Amino acid sequence: MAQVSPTFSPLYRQIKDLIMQGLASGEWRPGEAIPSEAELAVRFNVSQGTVRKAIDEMAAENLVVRKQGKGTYVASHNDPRAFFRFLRVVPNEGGVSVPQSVPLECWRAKAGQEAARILDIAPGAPITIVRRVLKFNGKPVVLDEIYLPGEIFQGLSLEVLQEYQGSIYSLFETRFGVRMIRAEERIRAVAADRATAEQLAVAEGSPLLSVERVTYTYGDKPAEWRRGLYATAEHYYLNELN
Amino acid sequence: MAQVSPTFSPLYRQIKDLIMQGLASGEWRPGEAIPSEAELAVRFNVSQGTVRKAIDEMAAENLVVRKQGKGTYVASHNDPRAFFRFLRVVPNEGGVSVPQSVPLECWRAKAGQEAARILDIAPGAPITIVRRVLKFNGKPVVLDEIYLPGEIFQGLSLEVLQEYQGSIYSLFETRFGVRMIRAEERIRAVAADRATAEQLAVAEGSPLLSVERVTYTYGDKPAEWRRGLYATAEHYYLNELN
DNA sequence: GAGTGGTCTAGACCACTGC
DNA sequence: CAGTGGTCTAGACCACTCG
Repeated sequence: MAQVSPTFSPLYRQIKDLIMQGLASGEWRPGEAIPSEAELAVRFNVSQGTVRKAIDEMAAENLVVRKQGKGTYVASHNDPRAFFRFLRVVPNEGGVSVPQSVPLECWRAKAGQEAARILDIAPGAPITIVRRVLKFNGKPVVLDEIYLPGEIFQGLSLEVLQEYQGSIYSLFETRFGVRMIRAEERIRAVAADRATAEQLAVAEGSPLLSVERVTYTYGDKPAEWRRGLYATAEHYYLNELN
Repeated sequence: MAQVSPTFSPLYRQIKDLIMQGLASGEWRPGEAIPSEAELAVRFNVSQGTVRKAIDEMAAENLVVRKQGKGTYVASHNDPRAFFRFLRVVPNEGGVSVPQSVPLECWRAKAGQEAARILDIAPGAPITIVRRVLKFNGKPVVLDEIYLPGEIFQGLSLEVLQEYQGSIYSLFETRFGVRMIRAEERIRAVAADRATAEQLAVAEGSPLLSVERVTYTYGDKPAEWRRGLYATAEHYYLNELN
């Protein structure tokens, strides 16, 4: 019997890939509805059940949001419910509070070996670096340093960051067409250096969380590298394990 | 039009609950196969597709593992693949290595206010406390203090812990019939006190991760509360965000 | 070959949304 | 009411495992 192709994948997964292409190419943009299941079934010449299974997977991966009676929408970081998708900071007491992002600096540089490797760009390629503070109820809790591939984030500046209302990923999505879909965080404990201690209003040498994040967009392409330093006296990092 | 019952749930979810009861009651034990989809369909008098959807959800929640051509098995912490389900520590360099658990102490006490609240037992109820170190390649990396409801973990002792080959959750499952299915971790950065510094072979005052974990068994019943202190010089805590 | 999970289809009906 | 996603069914066939 002939061996099936090693790259075989079931029909619903091929359909999924086709829909993903539509997302990646911008055919359907964040916040917009994709065509109905019935319509996609006709377009791809498969049964609605197969389209449904494809979309099921995408919904499970937060690529898409279903709304009964309305349609299926491309997930967006503009959606307030997406705000805490990648932000796991919670105050010790008092419920969820939405932090305020305060941009400090934004400048351009050339990628070093490490940044180039992580962002999958050439060493020496332009990158944009952002420093900002996250404040909860006016108190600084997180100090972020964010490395971005300069080519993609051309027009990014301190002014743009200051003007924009909403999360950084919302900005990236709206202004630069880059939608973040997945991230990996590497967490360590470190001692605050003097400059950081000042920004976070803690004593020099205080223990801080160091949260290194690599964020990926469509096609598993890394599009952001950031390091956050978290003051965890009145907040903590919440992780749910399933 | 009459409003549907507020507790309405679709058929496949009711089937899921029935299967969950079977798991919780021990009708099918960890590592064993549950009946085939066809058999369950007959038993519950629904179509195989409905059973399938119920099991789909359970597989997504890691309650159950499907094996094509063989059957569907109750997930078990004995399975080596489950070892890192709740353990997110990774060495900076060199691939995955399986740590060794070194039990230090095990004693009984009465639950204080906090332990009682978290474990959902009466204040003053018996609890069992375990202290142990996790070593990677012989080096201590994690110091754990584990609080357990004493009633459930009657025969737990330092000897039992020392003898047992395998993870602690594997022990809980095998010897005490308690299967952990979900956990929440609250992570902070703290400074090492003298005793901890000694155990982890770091300097006093070194920054450590404090990882507080509440672990739940069937019915969302808390069955473990632990605090781990992680030395993160040569290891880090890895979290994947989706 | 028998038994299992995995895929795919076609069709019926339900629940929700918005006009 | 039309259009959408959500549920449920019945049946066919495929892929994998094991005796």
